[in-house]
Amino acid sequence: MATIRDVARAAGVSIATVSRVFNGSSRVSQRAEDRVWEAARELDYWPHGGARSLTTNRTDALGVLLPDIHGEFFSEVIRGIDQAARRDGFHVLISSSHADADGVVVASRAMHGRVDGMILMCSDEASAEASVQVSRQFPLVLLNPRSSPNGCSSISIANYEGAYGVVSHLIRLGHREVAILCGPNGNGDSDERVRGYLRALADAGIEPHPGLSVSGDFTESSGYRSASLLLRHDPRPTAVFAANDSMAIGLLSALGNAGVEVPRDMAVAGFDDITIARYLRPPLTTAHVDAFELGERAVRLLVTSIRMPDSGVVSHETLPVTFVVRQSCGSPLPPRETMLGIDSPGRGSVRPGGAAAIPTRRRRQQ
Amino acid sequence: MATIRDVARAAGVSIATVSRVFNGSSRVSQRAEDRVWEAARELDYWPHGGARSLTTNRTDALGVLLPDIHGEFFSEVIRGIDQAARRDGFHVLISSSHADADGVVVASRAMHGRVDGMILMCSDEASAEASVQVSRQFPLVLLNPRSSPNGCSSISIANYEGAYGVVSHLIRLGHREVAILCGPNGNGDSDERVRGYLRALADAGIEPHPGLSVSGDFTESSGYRSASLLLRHDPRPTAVFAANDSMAIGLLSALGNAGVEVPRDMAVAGFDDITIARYLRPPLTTAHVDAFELGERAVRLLVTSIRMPDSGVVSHETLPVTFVVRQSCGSPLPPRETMLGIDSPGRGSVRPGGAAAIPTRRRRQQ
DNA sequence: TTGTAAGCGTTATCAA
DNA sequence: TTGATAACGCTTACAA
Repeated sequence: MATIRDVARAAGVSIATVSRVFNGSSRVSQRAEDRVWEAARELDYWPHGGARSLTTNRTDALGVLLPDIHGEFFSEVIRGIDQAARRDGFHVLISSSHADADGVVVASRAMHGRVDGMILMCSDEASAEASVQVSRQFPLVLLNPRSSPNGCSSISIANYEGAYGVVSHLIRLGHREVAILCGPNGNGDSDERVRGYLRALADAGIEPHPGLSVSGDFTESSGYRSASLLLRHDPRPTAVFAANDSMAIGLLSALGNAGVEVPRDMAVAGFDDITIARYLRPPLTTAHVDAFELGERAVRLLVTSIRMPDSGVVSHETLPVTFVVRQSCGSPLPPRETMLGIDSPGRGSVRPGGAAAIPTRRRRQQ
Repeated sequence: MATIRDVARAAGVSIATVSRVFNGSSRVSQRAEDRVWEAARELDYWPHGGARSLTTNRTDALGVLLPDIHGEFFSEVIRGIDQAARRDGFHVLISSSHADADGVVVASRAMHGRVDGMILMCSDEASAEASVQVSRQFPLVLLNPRSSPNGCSSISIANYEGAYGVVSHLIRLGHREVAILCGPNGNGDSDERVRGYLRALADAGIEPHPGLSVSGDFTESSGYRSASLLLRHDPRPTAVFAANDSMAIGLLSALGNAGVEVPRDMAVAGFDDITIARYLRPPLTTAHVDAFELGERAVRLLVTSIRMPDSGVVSHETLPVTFVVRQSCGSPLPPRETMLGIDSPGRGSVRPGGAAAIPTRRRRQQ
């Protein structure tokens, strides 16, 4: 590939002029500019990003470190990150499947000099400390961190509030024996959703039954397997809150095979509102999480702290969750595709935990 | 952040020695090495990737350009790429949502000097020419290209063979009015699947009925919407081959709402075998595509052509597809989770263009 | 075994 | 408006 020197020679100007043309940094005579473009076109020249970043001290790239997650949520977060980054003129350097804190630190080191900042999604406790390390290297935004951290911005899902909303709904429908299908042990999202579940029970004066808390791992198959446990339990739960939609899907499948009809024999609710949730039979009542927006907002936070360094502003945002009533809980509502457009708050008025109030939004229906 | 000079000073050695220690490139006295590590640790030093790549002329990064695709397939391909890349010591620079050829060229230019090679997934015709451009910049691997290209390696899904297998199965079950739910217009995957469908019909002496070809766009909602068209058609199709699982899901949902029972009233088959396919009710018969492996193999091809440049070897691989019989087509088999383990070849021995021979499987009922 | 110094392809400073 | 030239942080001959 041609370098700036080749172009300068071909155009009969100095490399400084070529650089100016490509950066629009200062005035260049029309004649020189034309010749530079011409030469560049002919030589198929394009500035070498790596070399450029050495002098500018910017890489125009964002690093993204994700844990080993699958599926739609993952893909939507990345899409959100990618599109927002591109809009702001940044590349995205991605690295997933980081299980432990060590892996995170190693990966972040490897990105030194390649990115201007980093988005880190650490689902478990261990990585939290790693983030302290990382944040000394460059601006850092935590995605859905387990605990609110040290000197960096973060954005979290309103897990607690969402779960509280879903479970309260089940209770309002008359259910007392409400089971929960938990996510992986130690997973922050799962823990918060469990907390919301417990609080909703407590607020309704219902004693949580330990046997009604079944452990899963956010996969369909764990949801599938949980069915036998739930059905064997005495008293048999009349409703199940799955900590994510994937598990709810597995559960629905198993219940179907066992001849248990949903919602007649058992109500089922999920969390996330992945695309297919509305196409299940019955369509799944769940808490909608906008993964794309999660990624977008993380980028926005990061770009802000990159653009104004040592402004010292760290913000902790919460991505609200919207409650979506479909038919898997026996709600009286008719099925409708448009449901998702209706932003019924999954919390807000819902107590306690002091969630962000969702502005200008009425909810509807109970 | 500390630079190599800081470390050299602190350790009382030259920068060359520090470099040697970090690269293990040539012998360094134990004493010097210890002092370098010590100093590096103290200063929290790590080599600047960008600067390093300027001299080594390697970036240790792979670029990935994807079209605007969603969902699980997307995420699995990326996971496969990411993991394989990391295993080979490469970073992954990703950029998605590239609709047109221009976008591809621009994005690839922006990656100049940041990556050692690129994986390009171009679903439509337009991008094919762009790949010619790109391949002059650095080694290029095409992911699932529409047409076999010029000087670069590629890996494709056995779309034609998979579709042939699925549709042949439907025909063997006794169906004559087999509809197809197509993907987006001009999409290579879709076109190949349609071709397999048509060929299977032709081989069975069935005249394809234009009204039984419904256009969709690979989304659940397009599958959902297609139902009314299909049900209205006279004669009503007894089987539908959806060109991907997402559309099949939408279709199943709509059929359920319309009171059409699957497979009794209508057989439905999909393509891709996304995770939830087996958890649908009824579980979906489909062609399994290993998206993760697709990504992995693309990386392997790319790394090969990076490591041995001008070896001139370009290989065109095909990722086989395996046919998975579940219950949505009225197969006699009992449901089983293990189904996927049975690797029935998606092509190879199978005729012509090779439909999957389904070993040890009787059919029953149409 | 070590250090000096010449790049790598840019941008930025400073004179001209 | 231009062109030399000194960085940027590193690797790698080449010499010592």
